[in-house]
Amino acid sequence: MKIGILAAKTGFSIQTIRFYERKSLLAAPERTASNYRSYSEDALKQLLFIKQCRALDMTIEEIKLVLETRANPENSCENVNTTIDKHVDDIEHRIAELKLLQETLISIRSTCDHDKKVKECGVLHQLDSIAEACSSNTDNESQLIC
Amino acid sequence: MKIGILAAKTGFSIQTIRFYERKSLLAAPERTASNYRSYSEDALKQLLFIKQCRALDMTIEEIKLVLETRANPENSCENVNTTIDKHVDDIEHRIAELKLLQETLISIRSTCDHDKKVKECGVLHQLDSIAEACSSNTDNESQLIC
DNA sequence: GCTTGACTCTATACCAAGTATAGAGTTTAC
DNA sequence: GTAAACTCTATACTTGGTATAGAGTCAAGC
Ligand SMILES: [Zn+2]
Ligand SMILES: [Zn+2]
Ligand SMILES: [Zn+2]
Ligand SMILES: [Zn+2]
Repeated sequence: MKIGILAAKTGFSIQTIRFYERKSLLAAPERTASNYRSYSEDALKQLLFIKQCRALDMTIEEIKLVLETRANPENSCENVNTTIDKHVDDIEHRIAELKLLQETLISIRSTCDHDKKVKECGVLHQLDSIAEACSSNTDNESQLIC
Repeated sequence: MKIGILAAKTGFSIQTIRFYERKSLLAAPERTASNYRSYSEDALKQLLFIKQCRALDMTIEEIKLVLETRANPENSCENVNTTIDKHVDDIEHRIAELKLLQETLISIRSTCDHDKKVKECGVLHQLDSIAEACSSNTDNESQLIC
């Protein structure tokens, strides 16, 4: 199977498939006499597996770990579970962060209605004054929104 | 004020401040006779404003838009509001995505307990079979988890 | 046999939002 | 006068790809 077919079957772009090869996520395939990549059915299956993992927002390193473990059917799947657990944690963490941001943003946004001038804009005043308050805290290097 | 002081006062690294200058987020400051950057109080205030925006996860382009509007006190703040609204939307969108992923992940994770072999691992089977089911859908190029 | 179009190859540069060097010059303290 | 601390520019690296350029290959039609 040439790379274009594989791309069509997986939905990855040709460049992405070559990129995964460079990143050692996909083994370098056989080559034809004219140096074209020639893929097996296994490569297709592996790419679909990778696609599924990417759809779950796993990083390439996370996927690599899982693939390494998966390679031998006799391995313990402990590493897989650990990776997934950590990833669930990653996402939970990010959701919590974003929710906090969202609250702050909406609260700031509520201080301005419509078509005011910059000097009267509540949003801009908020952004300024939070920053100022934080800076006078002398406890800088913190993340602000203090 | 030299760049090191500004970095200490804002919590940005020196490289980040120079990076913002390259990105036109911060105007190029005066230089001393020995070519050192020399910053005004205004630059400090602007950087704190930027820090606040970054803490809200706004992109550099979003911040640039806001700064441009903010530059003239007589401008209408409409653009600011539009930018914030769009950004609130950005975050809402991302939260929704992550929540969905989280559900799927937890459901997949629940199919394996502890220390099984790879060939019996529910998690790996799930990842495989979802991919397979999707691939036989011939409706590829979709995001899987179908 | 030859051209045209579709395909593939490598290498390189680009995106966000920084971080991390190297190698040179400058200022400050003792 | 020397050493430490600071700053300068330029360049490379990160993640997960995307987008070229320029060259080679393959199949179809005439
Ligand atoms: Zn993760
Ligand atoms: Zn406003
Ligand atoms: Zn945004
Ligand atoms: Zn398992």
